[in-house]
Amino acid sequence: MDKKITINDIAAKAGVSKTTISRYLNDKFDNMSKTTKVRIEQTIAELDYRPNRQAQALKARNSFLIGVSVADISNMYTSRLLKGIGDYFQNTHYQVLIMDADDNVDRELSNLEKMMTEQVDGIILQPLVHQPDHYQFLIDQKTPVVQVDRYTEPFTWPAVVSDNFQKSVDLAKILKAKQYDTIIVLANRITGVSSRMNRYNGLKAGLTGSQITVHLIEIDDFNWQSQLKKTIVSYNRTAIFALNGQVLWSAVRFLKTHQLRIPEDIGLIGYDDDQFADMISPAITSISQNPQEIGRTAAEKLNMIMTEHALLPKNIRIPSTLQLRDSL
Amino acid sequence: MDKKITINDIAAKAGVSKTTISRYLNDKFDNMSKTTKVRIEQTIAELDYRPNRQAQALKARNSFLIGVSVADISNMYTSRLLKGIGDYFQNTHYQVLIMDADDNVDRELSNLEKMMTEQVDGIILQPLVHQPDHYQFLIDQKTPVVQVDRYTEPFTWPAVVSDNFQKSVDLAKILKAKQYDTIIVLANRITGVSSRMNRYNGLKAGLTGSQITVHLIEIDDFNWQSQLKKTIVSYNRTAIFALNGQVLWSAVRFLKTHQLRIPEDIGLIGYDDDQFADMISPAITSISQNPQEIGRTAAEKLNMIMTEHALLPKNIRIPSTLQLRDSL
DNA sequence: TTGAAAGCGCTAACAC
DNA sequence: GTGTTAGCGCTTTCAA
Repeated sequence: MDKKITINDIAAKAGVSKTTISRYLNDKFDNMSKTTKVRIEQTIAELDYRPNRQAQALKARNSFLIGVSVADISNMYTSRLLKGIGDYFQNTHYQVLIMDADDNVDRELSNLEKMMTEQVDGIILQPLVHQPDHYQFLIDQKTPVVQVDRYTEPFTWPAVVSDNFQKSVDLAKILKAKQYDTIIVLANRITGVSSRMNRYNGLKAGLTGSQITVHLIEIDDFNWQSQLKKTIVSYNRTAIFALNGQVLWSAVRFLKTHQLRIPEDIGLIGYDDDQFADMISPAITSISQNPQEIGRTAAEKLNMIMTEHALLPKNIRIPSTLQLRDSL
Repeated sequence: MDKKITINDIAAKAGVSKTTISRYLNDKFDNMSKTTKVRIEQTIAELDYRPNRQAQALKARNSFLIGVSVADISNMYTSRLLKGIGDYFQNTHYQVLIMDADDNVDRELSNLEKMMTEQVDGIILQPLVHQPDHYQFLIDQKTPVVQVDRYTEPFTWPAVVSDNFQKSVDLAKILKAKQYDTIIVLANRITGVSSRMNRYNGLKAGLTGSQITVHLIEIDDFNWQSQLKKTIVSYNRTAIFALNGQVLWSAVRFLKTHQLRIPEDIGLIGYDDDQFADMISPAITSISQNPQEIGRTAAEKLNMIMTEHALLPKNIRIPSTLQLRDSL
C-alpha cells in the first residue's frame, strides 16, 4: 500500500498551511482567495486526497458511526429493516456498523461492547433481552438508543414497532366469525420478546368472551410437532397462528407432511413473508409488516435524538396489514 | 452525554503515567509490577473505561474496518452472504461496514468513496460493473479487495463465486435427457454480471450438439411477459431456467396467472430460494448456492491478503448443488 | 519497572 | 486572506 496522502502533503504541494486546507475541506470559503481555492482544488484532485475520518472523528469527539444490532441478519425481516436504515443514513454523514447477534445473548453483548469502543454516536437495537438492566452499560454511558421490532420494559428507550397487539385483536374478530373453536399459536420462545407477547396477548384479548381456546406451542420445544398433532386431533375447528415468517413455513411444512388440508382440515394464518404467502395453494392469509419503514423511521428518530436531543414517545407504531387470502 | 473517560483519566486515577496504561491495554505485562497491574485493572473497571478506537486507529495507521459493498441488501442471498462474513470477522479485531448499492451504480461508487475516507483496511465487493477501470481509484489506492458472487474482467482482484458454469453444464444434460426442445433463460439483465453470464453460457455450452434452442428473456424488459408467452406457445416442450431466486418467483407467478401447469405444460428450474422451492406444488427443481460459505471464504481470503499479503487464485469456486424435484 | 515526549491527521482559537 | 499553535486519545521510542 502506498503511503497515504495527508493534509500535510496537500498543504506542502499547494504551498499553503494545513489550516487553509482544513478550511477548504469544511467549506469555509468566506475569506479565501479564488486562486488559493482553485489551487487547493487542483492539488486534491491531482493527489487523489481523501481526508482521514478517524482523525476528523478524534478531533470532533464523535465518530459519525451508528451501530445497528440485529437479532439475526439472515432473514427477510432483517434485510428489509436494514434497507430502510441504510436508505435513511445514505444521505447523511453517518456510516452504519451492522452487527449480527445471531440470536445469541452473549454475542449481542459483545457486539454492543465493540460498538462502544468504536465510539458509535447512536445505536439501533433489536433487543434479545427484555430487561433493560441487561444493557446497563448503555444506559450508564447515556448512548442514544432507538429500539426496533421489540422493546425492553420498564421503559428505557423509544421503540419503533409494528402494531402487533391491535392487529391480533382484529384477527381475533375474523377467527370468531369463522367459527373456530381452537387457535394454536405457534411461535419461537415468546417470553421476553415484546412483539411476540403482544401478538399472543392481542389475540387472547380479542377472544375474551368467546368460547375459543388458545394453545401456545413453542417450536423451540423438541416435541413441538407431537404437541401440535395432539392438539389438532383434540378439537374440531382449529387454526394455527404462526407468529413469524420462519414459523409459518415450519407450519406449512408440518401440515404438508401430515397431509392436513388447508383450510378444510385446519386454518392457517401467518406473519410476514407475504411475497411467498400468495405463491402456494391455497394462498396463506397473513399479517404483513413494513420492516423497511420501521428501519427508516428508527433511523430518523435516532438522528433527531442525536442532533436535537428530541424527546420521543415510548412507542412509535408502524401499521401492518392483514392480507386476507384463502387459508382460513 | 457524559464526558468520555480517556486514558488520561485512568492514568491520573491510578497514579501512573498513560504509557503504563497503554502497556496494560496492549497486554505488555512483561515488566509490570503486580500491584500496578491490579490497580489499573480496578481503575478501568471502576470508571468503565473503553479505549477509543479512532485514536488507536489513527496511531496504528489502519482502521480495523472492513468495507462490504453488496448489490442489494434486501434479498436472501445477500443476508446469508453477510451472515458468513460476519461470522468470520466476529472473532477478529475487525469491524464490518456494510453498504448497500441498491443496484445503483452511482450509489455503489459513492459508497466505495465513503469506505475509502473511512480508511477501511480491505473491501469485499459484489461488483455492479464488469469493467475494473470503473473501480480505478480502488486499484490506485492498492486497497485489498476480494470480490464475491461476480467478478470484473480482465482480472484485477480474486473472486469467491459459485460454480455457475459447471452447474449449468450439468443442468443441460438433464434437460437433454428430458427431451425439451426449448429452454427459456429468464434473468435480470445479464450483460456485465459474470455469474449470470456463466449460468447462461454454461447452459449453451452443455447444449451444443443438441437440437435444443435457447432463448434469453430479461425481466427488466417492459414486455418480458408477452415475450415469454409468445415463446412458450411457439414450441412443444419448453422449460424455463430462472437465473436467480427473485426471477424464479416471478416465473412461478407468471405460470400461475396463465394457468400453465408445471411440469406438464412447461418445465421450471430455478436458482436459490431452495427453502421455498420445495414448499409449493410441484416442488421446484433448483440449484442451491451456499452464500454463507462464499461470505465466510471471502472474509478469510481478505484477511489473508491483509495480514500475509497472500497471493490468491483468480477464482475460488464454492460448490452449489442441483436439487432435483418435480418441476422438470 | 516506569515515565516524558513526540507524533498519528485533523480542527479551531487566536494572531497577524 | 492566511498561518501558528495546541490538542483530540492513543502508542512508542528513548531514557531513567
